[in-house]
Amino acid sequence: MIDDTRQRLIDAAGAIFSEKGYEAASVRDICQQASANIAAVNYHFGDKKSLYVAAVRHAQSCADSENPEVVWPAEMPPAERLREFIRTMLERKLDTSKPHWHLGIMLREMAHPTEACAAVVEDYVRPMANGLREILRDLLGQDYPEDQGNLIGFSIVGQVLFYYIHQPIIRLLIGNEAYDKLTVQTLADQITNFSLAGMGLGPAPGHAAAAVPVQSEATS
Amino acid sequence: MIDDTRQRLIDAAGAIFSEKGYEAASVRDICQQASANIAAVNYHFGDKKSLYVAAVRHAQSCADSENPEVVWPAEMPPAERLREFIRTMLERKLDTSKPHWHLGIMLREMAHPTEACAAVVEDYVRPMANGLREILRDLLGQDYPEDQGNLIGFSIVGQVLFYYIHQPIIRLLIGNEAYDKLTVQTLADQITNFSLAGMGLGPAPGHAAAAVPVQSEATS
DNA sequence: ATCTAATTCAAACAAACGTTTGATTCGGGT
DNA sequence: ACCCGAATCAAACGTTTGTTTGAATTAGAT
Repeated sequence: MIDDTRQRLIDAAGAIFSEKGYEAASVRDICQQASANIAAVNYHFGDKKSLYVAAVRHAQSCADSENPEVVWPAEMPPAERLREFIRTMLERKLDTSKPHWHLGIMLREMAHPTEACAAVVEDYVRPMANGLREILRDLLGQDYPEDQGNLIGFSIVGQVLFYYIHQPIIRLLIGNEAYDKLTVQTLADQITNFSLAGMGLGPAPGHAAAAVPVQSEATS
Repeated sequence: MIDDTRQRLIDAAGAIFSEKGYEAASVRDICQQASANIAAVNYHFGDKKSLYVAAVRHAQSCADSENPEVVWPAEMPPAERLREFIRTMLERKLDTSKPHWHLGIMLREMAHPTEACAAVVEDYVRPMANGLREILRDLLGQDYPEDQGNLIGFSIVGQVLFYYIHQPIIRLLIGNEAYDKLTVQTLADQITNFSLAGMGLGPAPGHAAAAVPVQSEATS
């Protein structure tokens, strides 16, 4: 019970910082939401910035649920591995429970790249790209040109990240009610079937979907 | 020359808003960088928020300096209209001559949407989406489900915007020399062929396709 | 030259910000 | 009971914010 207000401050700070950003979030609002005095943040953390880094660290330590690599069954056909790859990536990116500032930090790094960008690429993006490259090699064959394979990988990942980054625009474009009807499985199937056909491989095997166009599946 | 300070204010505001965010950017800094008086923002735009909205709108609208929508020859087949659509969008987005903060301020709007997002959608995104929808309707037929058409549009636009947004990651992933060999025409053909095949309307991009850089653009 | 409207300027406005202060309350050790 | 440090509180601190004001300046038309 001693450090109760300290923890409440971290929780409230994470919520408000992620919602309004660092500058827009005020210490008064955080303390009010934490049912703490205004001077509590200065007593427990020193200043506003120290509270922010404490909240970021806490959120990061709590968000270790994402596993860096996913292992597929060896006998799974490559088309289904691609579907799982896309579905898993969508699931992680569109997970509404994870803190919202992940997107903000990443987009800021895209606009103003720092050395952190290279670290993220080597730690996270490169392994994921290699995993996708393996799937594409099994799909397209060993002799497929590497440059073409890269472009196809970009086309696939670009489709996924579009729903992650441009969510506000999509909501405004098709309406909130239409957006909320979209499910991860729907998008994963759309992107997978579209991409498989884009590679000239037709819809995924085992599905009774029509041959050429992506027909409407069962809409939830 | 009359509205010179107004334009200087928009440019300075875009740069500072993109770098520091809306709340952290002060109108004093903006006016100082624009060599304008502090009251200029209030005189020309009313308040800080209106200046921000003007900067965001400018970031999207100055790409198409002439017309929000491009008119195609009526006899042009829909597949080639799609190719031109993709090539034009790529050309506008990857134009290296346009200011650096256009991407930054847009990505910040994606992370923390404000009323400027809705303004951009109505002024710029919605007409472009309607233009793409017309092309897709000609490609897929009148009776194609609207929801499915939206998803296909998202898949196409997502591929284009990937190269716009994630340029730092692509450079780190495939190397600068490989990235600099990419041309707008190469990417446009890749995305167009991939997407046409994804809709079941054309051959998949093959190995021997004309993937060689055709022309070198002016690089700064 | 004179008038008029548009534009720029320095100065000050009230409000909100992060931070600090000093008194007050609470709990366990002596 | 006494004391001491931890913790919380209301109030005020000085600074910076966005915004407003009214005079000064400019440019064009009469």
